[in-house]
Amino acid sequence: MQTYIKDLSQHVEQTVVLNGWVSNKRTSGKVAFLVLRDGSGFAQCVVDLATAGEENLERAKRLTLESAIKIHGKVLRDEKQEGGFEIQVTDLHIYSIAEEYPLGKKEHGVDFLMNNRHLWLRTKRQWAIMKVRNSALFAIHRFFQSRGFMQMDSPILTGNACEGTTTLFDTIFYKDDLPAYLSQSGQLYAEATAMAMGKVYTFGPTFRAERSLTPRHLSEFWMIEPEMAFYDLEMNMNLIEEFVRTVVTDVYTECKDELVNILERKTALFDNIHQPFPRIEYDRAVRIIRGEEEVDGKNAIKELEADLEGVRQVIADKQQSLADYEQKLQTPNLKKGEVNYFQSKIDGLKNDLKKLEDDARNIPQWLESARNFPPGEDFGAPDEKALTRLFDLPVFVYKWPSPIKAFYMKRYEDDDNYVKGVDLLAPEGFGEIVGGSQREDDIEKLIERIKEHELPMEAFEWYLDLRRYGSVPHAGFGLGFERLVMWLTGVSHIRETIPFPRYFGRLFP
RNA sequence: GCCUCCUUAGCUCAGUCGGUUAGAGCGACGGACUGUUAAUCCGCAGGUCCUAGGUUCGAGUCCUAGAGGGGGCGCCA
Repeated sequence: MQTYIKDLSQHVEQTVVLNGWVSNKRTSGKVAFLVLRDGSGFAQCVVDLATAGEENLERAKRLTLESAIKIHGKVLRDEKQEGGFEIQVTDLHIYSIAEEYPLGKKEHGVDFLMNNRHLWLRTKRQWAIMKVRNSALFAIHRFFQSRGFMQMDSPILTGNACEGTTTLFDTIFYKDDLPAYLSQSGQLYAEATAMAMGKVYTFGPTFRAERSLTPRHLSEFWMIEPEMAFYDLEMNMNLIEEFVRTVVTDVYTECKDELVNILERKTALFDNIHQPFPRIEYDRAVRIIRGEEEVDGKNAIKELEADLEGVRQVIADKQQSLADYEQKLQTPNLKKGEVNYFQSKIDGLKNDLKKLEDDARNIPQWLESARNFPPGEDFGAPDEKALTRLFDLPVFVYKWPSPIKAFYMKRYEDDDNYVKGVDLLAPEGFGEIVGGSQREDDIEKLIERIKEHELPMEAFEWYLDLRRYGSVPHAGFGLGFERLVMWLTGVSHIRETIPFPRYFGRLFP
């Protein structure tokens, strides 16, 4: 009966059948080591002449990387192995011998890997990221479903470029030149369904046509947008906090091995997540970014300056060891192994230096941005970095200046200059993962805002109906799913968090 | 859209001041090895130096334009 690698612990000392692909192979005379992957995990399978016999060993030696096989074998406990088990093969069947596999065991460049995304997904690291993605997806549904929320899909095709802020992909709705757009947000529709169902969330694809070519942007991504009737800003923040804490905790529980051992994610986040998230007003956040106020004795500007100094020191150190290795390479009568060793050290150092020199060029710009941050403006990426690196927990920033926030956000009753918006910024310099607000529920004020933002009133008639017929205080938030996965896994680029990313310049495969 | 770095073998990269026949590692292929973890060792094959112009006795190397890519910023989630 077929077993999966993730279940090997239940079959110790038993004979099992595994189907899978050869992700690595080493042969050594009378023994072959096959690393088998079956989608559920990776396991080393030993084909040994004494146990498996000559025919099976010959078959094992013929295998190429990514050939598909079926094996019969005994499950042995082996602490040296990742996962803790290995298979002593007794029989080996070949489904297919793979042609020469394009992905080698050494490092590849990003462009090559993206062109081979359909194969790249088979590697251990990408497999781990996808497992975390799936775990997060299920944790999100579980969180909302267990709290009485209903999942309500919002339309993907919409008739208006509504909020007016972003560039949308456009298309034609049937033949009569009726313009249609791919949705940039489900929020307005979520507000409508919340008035029907009480507490709802959307979880669907979102499209943005800005030519943003950064590690944080995709043209097509998935977004979670809960919307709750009878919720104010405070309740919204409480929900966001409980939501983020639960998802982080659930994912860590389910994917600890992938996060810690394969992705080498720092665990500080998972250790701290149970503490209350700091909540700071925008005005205070600005003072912190500008270095005018400290957090637990830490100053944003001074931290950045120390970073820059640190990077410069590391560059100096690496340049010194580079010179040392180049010196050693000149030693007469070196063995081939020694030459290779020194050469690989030199290549590695040169690579490190390239990245560090990028940092040394960029940090002064970030410093400039933080130091001169103009109060009243929205935070840029460097400003969020300067702020969040002072915290080891996600931090709420609320009470934002009205002019920089969306038209539908409710203003403070006692101060028209601020709205009841809130962003949740992830720590360790990551930046925004959640943006939300209490919504404007007064129809007169909402009409005023729509006029101020010069939006087409007729397109919002249905939205205004929500205020005409039983308007209630309500609130909601949006979470970019891939950004969440990026933060959870600690990968440095969003393109690795979705199976087939779509971004400016990338439509294939 | 702006700033910056890059493009040399299937892959990752060296290539000094412009100089004669362009190199290494990995991968592939042939071989050695009973415990390997990106195994190791020996041998062998592999090139439109991104494209188009230009400077020069001579261009992988210098100049101009174009294409593609990385990093940072903006727009944003």
